[in-house]
Amino acid sequence: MDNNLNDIFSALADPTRRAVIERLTTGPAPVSELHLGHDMAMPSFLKHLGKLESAGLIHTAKAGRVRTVHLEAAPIARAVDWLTHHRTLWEGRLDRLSALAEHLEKEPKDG
Amino acid sequence: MDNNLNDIFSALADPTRRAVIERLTTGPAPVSELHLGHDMAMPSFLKHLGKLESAGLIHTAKAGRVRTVHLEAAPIARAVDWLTHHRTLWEGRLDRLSALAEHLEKEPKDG
DNA sequence: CAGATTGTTATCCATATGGCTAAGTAATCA
DNA sequence: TGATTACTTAGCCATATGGATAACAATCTG
Repeated sequence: MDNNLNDIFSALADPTRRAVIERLTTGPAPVSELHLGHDMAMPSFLKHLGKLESAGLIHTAKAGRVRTVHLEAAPIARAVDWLTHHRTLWEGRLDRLSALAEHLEKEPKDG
Repeated sequence: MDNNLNDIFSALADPTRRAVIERLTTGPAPVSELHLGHDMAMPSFLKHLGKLESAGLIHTAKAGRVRTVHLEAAPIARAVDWLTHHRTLWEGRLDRLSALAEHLEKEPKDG
């Protein structure tokens, strides 16, 4: 379960893969089209797609000789959830800290 | 700039490091306390802290022989920003798709 | 059918990652 | 001062990662 967060975050930890995701937000695309603009050989590029797929961030379907790649919405939500949950926690802390700071500033410093 | 997203996401792609972050949302802690409960040698654990620190997710300060570790709020916001931005984009797409699906369902199927 | 497209599989390689032990330094305590 | 505590540094090791080439397979297209 939680293990999946590993795959999701590590899938996102690469600019090639983030670029693929960005491209896919404009709609599904065949592998060869996604490959354009990425300066690497096709098999290398396919490994990236493989990671995105096994992290559940995309799914693919082959028709004829063309494989079309689609974005998957659900898993990113898990990453967002983790981040926002913890961000909330520690920004809460920071808020309390700055409240404390303000409080201290309002104290008569030493005059 | 954007390069930092690599470091942030890959720092988050490990359960030990996420656990450290979770712990730190309850407040700063010395290295040795953070180390408790992680079944690995101190030098291994320090590598994790090193990654968190070079990703900017934590900062540390040494007083005497104790190094205290603090959470850093800003960088996580960058990760959240990337995710929510793209989530919005593709959930938007999914919305349009389901709207289309609904629309098609309302059409007389084949007549 | 011949040839071009579009992947796919199999290997290989260099570097990064995540773990270890051993040994060293720098405070603090008895 | 000697021992203990709390890291720190320096290697070493196995596996994962991100890249490559070469060769194969399965569609289309003419």
